Amino acid sequence: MPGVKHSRQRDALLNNLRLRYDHPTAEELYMSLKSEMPNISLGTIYRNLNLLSDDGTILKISDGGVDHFDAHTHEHYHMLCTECKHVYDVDMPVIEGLNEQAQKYVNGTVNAHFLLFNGVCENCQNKK
Amino acid sequence: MPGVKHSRQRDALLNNLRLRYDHPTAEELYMSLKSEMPNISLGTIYRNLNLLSDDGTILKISDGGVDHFDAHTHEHYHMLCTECKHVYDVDMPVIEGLNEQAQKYVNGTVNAHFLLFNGVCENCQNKK
DNA sequence: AGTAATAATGATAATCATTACTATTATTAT
DNA sequence: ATAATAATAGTAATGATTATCATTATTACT
Repeated sequence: MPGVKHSRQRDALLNNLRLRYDHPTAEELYMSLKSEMPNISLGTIYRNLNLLSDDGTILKISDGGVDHFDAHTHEHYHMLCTECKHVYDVDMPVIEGLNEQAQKYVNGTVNAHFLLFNGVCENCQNKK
Repeated sequence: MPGVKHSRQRDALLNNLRLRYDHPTAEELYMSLKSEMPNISLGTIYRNLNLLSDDGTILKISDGGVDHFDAHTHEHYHMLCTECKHVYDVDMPVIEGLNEQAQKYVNGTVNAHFLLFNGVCENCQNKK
């Protein structure tokens, strides 16, 4: 790829993200990577998260608060706990043909869809 | 309602939002309201948008960029144009029983879902 | 109606996630 | 090796949103 160079930092970021299932924020990834790379910069995290999510290597989850990231890019859905703001996977079957269905109701082109459930997670329920 | 008082500003905000279908941002509502209420403050807009969306009177649409608002609270979906960042209604039938379906795959309680399509709107397509 | 209680406002400062800038360092091509 | 240039660390800037606080508006009570 012309104009793109390897970097240890980007490799470490992607590796770290691929090993986890907790949809971390940029800040959380920064904390985690600092143990193996004490000099890594938060700007580097953001720059690479944007690179990787722009080319589809990872997923950016936006729910109105802080962005979360996911390296598991098979199509799947998420739930945001409105109490603790954690993001969970919802491993239900994907809805087939949904983009095509929406296409009928839209002037323009539908390319993707994002389905986010809101709720309260088990942990937060037990706290009451 | 104890602890809540009427305000001309909140009425004007809700009125304004109910008359439009363009999913304005806080800033856009501010601009629009300033013509009838030149002294209204941006903080007042935000404070009331939060009040109204917290109690379900209006809808907050978060797509990772600036928040958009919608006073038409019947359940429906949206499309974000990834070029111009405008939000459009997608008036397709709502997916019945989706929360209940997701519930089976989640520890905790599912309360709602938000479905956001991404695409390119007619306007932006014609610009190429 | 008049007054007390208090919620809401306008103006402005503060916060916080994210992006931009810049001199230096690391990676790749020649 | 060396030159070219992409990426980094560190830090400053941005921009949306929230907090603060003295003043004003709304409601409750006599």
